[in-house]
Amino acid sequence: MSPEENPVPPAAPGAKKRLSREIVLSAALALVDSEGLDALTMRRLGQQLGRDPMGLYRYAENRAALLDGVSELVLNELAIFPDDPDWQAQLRRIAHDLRDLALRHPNVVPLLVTRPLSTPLGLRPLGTLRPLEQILSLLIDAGFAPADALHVYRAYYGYLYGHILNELQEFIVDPDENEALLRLGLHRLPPKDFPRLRALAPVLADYDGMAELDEGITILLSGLAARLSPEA
Amino acid sequence: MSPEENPVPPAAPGAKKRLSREIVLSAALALVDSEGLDALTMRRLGQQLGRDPMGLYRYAENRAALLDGVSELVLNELAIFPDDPDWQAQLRRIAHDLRDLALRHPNVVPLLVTRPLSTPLGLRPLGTLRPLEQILSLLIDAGFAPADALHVYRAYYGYLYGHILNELQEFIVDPDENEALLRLGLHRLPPKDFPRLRALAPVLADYDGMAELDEGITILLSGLAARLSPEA
DNA sequence: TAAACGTCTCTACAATGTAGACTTTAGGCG
DNA sequence: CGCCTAAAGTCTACATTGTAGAGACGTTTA
Repeated sequence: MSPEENPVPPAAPGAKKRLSREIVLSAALALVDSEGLDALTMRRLGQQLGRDPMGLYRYAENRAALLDGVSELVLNELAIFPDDPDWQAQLRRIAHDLRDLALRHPNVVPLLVTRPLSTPLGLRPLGTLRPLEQILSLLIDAGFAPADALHVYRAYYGYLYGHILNELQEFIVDPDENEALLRLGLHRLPPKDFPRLRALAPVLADYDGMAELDEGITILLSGLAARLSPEA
Repeated sequence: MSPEENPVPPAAPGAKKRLSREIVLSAALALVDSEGLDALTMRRLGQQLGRDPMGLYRYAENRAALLDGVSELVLNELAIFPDDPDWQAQLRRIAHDLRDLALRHPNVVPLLVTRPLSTPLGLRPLGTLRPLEQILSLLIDAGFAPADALHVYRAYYGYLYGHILNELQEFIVDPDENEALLRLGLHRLPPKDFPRLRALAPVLADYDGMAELDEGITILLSGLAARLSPEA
């Protein structure tokens, strides 16, 4: 999360191979992962690749498209098996995988969450829509009516994204200093106005995101199953 | 959502009153609401207020702080009554209120969701933390153990934010053209790869966000209540 | 070899955030 | 009333950004 760690080595200056969309996007992702979203400028990325910044426009129309490409790249790391007969297990696994993904690429999460807000559903990068399609498939194959599948998907994905945001928001850089840092921050809060929050400092400090996610998913899935049960 | 509607009138040129943080932030919010996040530049905001852009730095350290201020301003529109004895009803009402807020200020949602990711919990603008504190208070007063209250809060707020993101992502500008636009977008998708999604076009077109939210909340709250019941 | 095309580079420009010095205004004290 | 100080507002200047447009280069085809 700290935006200036592990600067990426500026280029393999000898190996000036032909560029490709893959290469450009991978470099962009590496840059974002290691130095944060703001570090992803055209010039900087060009420099990483040992190329003139202008060349990048051959592989992404503009900076926004580049960001979309990075989102897509990350989402492609997510494997979904739409043929699993146990839909609940599958959704639970996906949830954990997506959480891992988010923890692995925390700087990309704002993109995942924000970019779709400026692009109507039908015009998003295809890679971005694949999880939706596949989960629908999973649910429909499991016996849900298509419209119900959509409802399940929405509740599920909504909660999932929400959880990830929550968890990243409470994420603190150095896990050893967790509690200290946290207390430090909380100490700033006026005790009169924030007694509950301050009292919870220790609990906040050892947040088990995985367990929390799992519980929420359990509640949601069983609730959803009870309400809109697949006919299977 | 369309970023260039309703341009704000450039200033009341006669009435050059003394500025204040409130005034600046309100103008910023108005700008964001009417023309989108990108329109909020220092120069533009200065122009709206009939002042030199540099003057704004008296009221916000830098652009990021300005964005935080806008978030805070919006969240202040949310009323929470931590003394309501019926915690479930209260949480349900808050959920609907927050959803309304998001629909009223869609361009601010990315801020609400994104800014906290770059600020450790203890250092956020106080207005931003108030909902957390108050909901904790509500739950603890209702009989939850503090640690359980935190869990409930996390599941609840997680789902709530997730839902809002979902809903805004499916939001289409002109409600009359909803279906047409949507189909248009979806038509672009290769039928082989996205059969489910394409088939669901009509269902996607009449999304009832309020009902969907309410259902999800019901499931979550009753699930949570069953698992971690207040001793009351 | 010549032509044609896709790839990459160079130069240039308008827009942005913001530092630092200056000017103006408002209010308190003689 | 007249000054003085601090706050509020303004001006100028600069580094950094995205990206347009013209050209150079290299590789493949005729």
